[in-house]
Amino acid sequence: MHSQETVFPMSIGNLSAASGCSPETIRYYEKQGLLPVAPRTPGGHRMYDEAQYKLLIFILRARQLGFSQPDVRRLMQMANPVRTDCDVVHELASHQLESVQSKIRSLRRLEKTLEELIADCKSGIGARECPMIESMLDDFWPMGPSTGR
Amino acid sequence: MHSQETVFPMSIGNLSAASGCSPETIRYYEKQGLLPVAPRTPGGHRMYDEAQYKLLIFILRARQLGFSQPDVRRLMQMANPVRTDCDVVHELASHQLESVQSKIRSLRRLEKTLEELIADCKSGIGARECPMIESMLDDFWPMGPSTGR
DNA sequence: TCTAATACCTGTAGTTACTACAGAATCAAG
DNA sequence: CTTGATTCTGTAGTAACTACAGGTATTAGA
Repeated sequence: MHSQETVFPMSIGNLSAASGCSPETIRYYEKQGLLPVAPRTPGGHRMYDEAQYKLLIFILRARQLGFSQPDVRRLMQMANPVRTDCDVVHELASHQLESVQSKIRSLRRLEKTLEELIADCKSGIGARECPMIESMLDDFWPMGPSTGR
Repeated sequence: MHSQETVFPMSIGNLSAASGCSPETIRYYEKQGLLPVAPRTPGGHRMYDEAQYKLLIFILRARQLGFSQPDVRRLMQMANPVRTDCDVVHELASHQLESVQSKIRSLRRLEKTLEELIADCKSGIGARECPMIESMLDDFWPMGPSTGR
């Protein structure tokens, strides 16, 4: 009675189940132009095929990585080499790479800080002498107002 | 002539300059109850002393580590002289660390993909060789240059 | 001391990326 | 054909700010 979930074309509910993305968000993406306008049944219900499914997965992955909606639009353009010449792709990709690398750098700093704090904190002291709290209270972090993000 | 920036009590503008946080955000934090209601001058301007300054810095640092507003509230409660245990702080931070690390892993994969894409593109191959992009290259681009809306 | 130029006040509205309804229409199983 | 689950559109709410608008305080200079 089920196991029809991955049969195309599928309804928005099945696409939702298959992708893990809510129907509301799928409709929202269509309205924002991230997803193409879906074809409808005579009654007006949206129908999706595999291409839309793959595109949705791509969008979700990019969003999970912290790319903004405009970023995702740019990424999708790169994936469409048919109407984009190589130079533009190259430029977009380079720009994107830079932003990815800067994201990685800042996350690594964060990771290091969190690791240190967790390590210090682990020697379970129990009271408000928690080293992590103290480090946020005192100012021994080299990130004053001058070193803005 | 200036250099009075770090003299307490200070105005919201000076606190803003000293902390790197905008006046709007400071007022917002007060409204949200993250910062205590500031004492006012007879004319109604907010005045801040060192304790509020330090608290603000604490909040900003916690936010930079990715803690949500409710998280920050919890952290502040723990920083209170009453009684706290380090384990809760530890758990919050560990959770944060995990999510940061998983983001880094994904971004590294994307970085590699983008680097390859750029290299290929340079050698004239084009974006079609990118595995991630190829997976969605089927035919979800039915709308031509006229992106009707 | 008076007066401009700032700085600050409150309150509302906009932002991003969704999420959660409400009320009506459609679809699929029996 | 009926009934209950889905889907439809459109509006409003969320987090965590940011950006005004229109009005009052404060302060530095003449």
